[in-house]
Amino acid sequence: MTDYSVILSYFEHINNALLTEEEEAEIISRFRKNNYKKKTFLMQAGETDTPHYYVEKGLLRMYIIDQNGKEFNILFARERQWIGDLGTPAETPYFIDTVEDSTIYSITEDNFQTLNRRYSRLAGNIRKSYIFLQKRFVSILSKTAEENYEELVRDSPELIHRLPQYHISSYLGVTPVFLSKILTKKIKKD
Amino acid sequence: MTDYSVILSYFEHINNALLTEEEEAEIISRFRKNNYKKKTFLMQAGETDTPHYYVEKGLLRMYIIDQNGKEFNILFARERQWIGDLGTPAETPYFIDTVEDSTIYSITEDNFQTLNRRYSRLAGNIRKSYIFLQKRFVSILSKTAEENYEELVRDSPELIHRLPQYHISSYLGVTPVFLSKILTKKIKKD
DNA sequence: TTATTTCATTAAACTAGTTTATTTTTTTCA
DNA sequence: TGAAAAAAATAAACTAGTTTAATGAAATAA
Repeated sequence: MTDYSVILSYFEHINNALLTEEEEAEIISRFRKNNYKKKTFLMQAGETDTPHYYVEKGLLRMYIIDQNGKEFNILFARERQWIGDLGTPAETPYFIDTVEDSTIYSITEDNFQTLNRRYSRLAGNIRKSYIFLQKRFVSILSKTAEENYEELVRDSPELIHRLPQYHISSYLGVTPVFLSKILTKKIKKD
Repeated sequence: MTDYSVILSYFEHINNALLTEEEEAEIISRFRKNNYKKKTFLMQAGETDTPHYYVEKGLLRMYIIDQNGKEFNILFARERQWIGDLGTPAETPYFIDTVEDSTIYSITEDNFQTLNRRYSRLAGNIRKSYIFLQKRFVSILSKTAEENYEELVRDSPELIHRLPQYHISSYLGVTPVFLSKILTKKIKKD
């Protein structure tokens, strides 16, 4: 039998109280849980009615592919984080795939809205996402790639170790070649 | 007596129904309405517990000032649009001021949350803001300044006429000098 | 274990965008 | 209206970041 304890403890957390058995059953019924191998697609540009994802274990990335075929990483999600296209159910321009072997809960927009009515603090995570993205946007706009790399090391050191370098460069908005330059320069400094 | 019809009609819109007299009275009691001259500060970095703003008339901009004293425009708000730091009540890193003479409704975070419980579609605007910011982020990351300028002309032609050129360049993440180059190049093309 | 593929480094030529300074045009306001 | 201030244009030297290509190092799989 599938173990839903991780998602249930998330809802207990936002509910600020223990859940009844019925509440637990309802939550479980609205989520699906799956295991994915590394580099598996969960979502692809062009799909409609895409779900929201919550990570129990592993690491996901959301990205676009531009006119020239170049990938840009928008967002990563690790343990206990949400990811998905908030534009759902409209056609999505984003891809999501696994960077590591992962255990993922998914929930449709309809089910998400239903739970949102009962657990209103669920919407707080959208506001938090907005604040996070705005910070990131300001950084990319106003700082050099080197400063942005240092900020990432400071704020999310574990990501640095779990991601290949070319995913980090794409997240910072520069080429792998340029990130490599930054890194060798930093090593020489020390 | 102050005319609150614009904010009331916004709530009627998200409520999908006419408002009772009591509902109208409650909404009015939670907002303040003010007129501001061009180039007036509404909000400054360092302030806490900053309000949300809704524009009846005029044009606002939200921006940061970086370590080097350079301004970066994050967002504009024109008629019938919201603007504010969603990180409130925490200390804000942003400035908001008027670009034109403006008529503005403001509401505290507490009052916003209260109305949010009764008018749950109010939160939908945060989600919309997120989607808008994400699109903008992707554009800045993956496109050239020239492409971003053309996108702005296409999506918000009226902004081009209401904003001085140096505010547009700051919104696109480039210097006024470079935007000027882009524009003269475009004129020569035609 | 070795062969193959994927990833990171280095180098060199290039380009998008910056900086600083000067001039011209437009706006403001007394 | 005319003087002063603010905004836009132009030019030239510069720099952050790209592109392409070649080489070396790790990871993966057979």
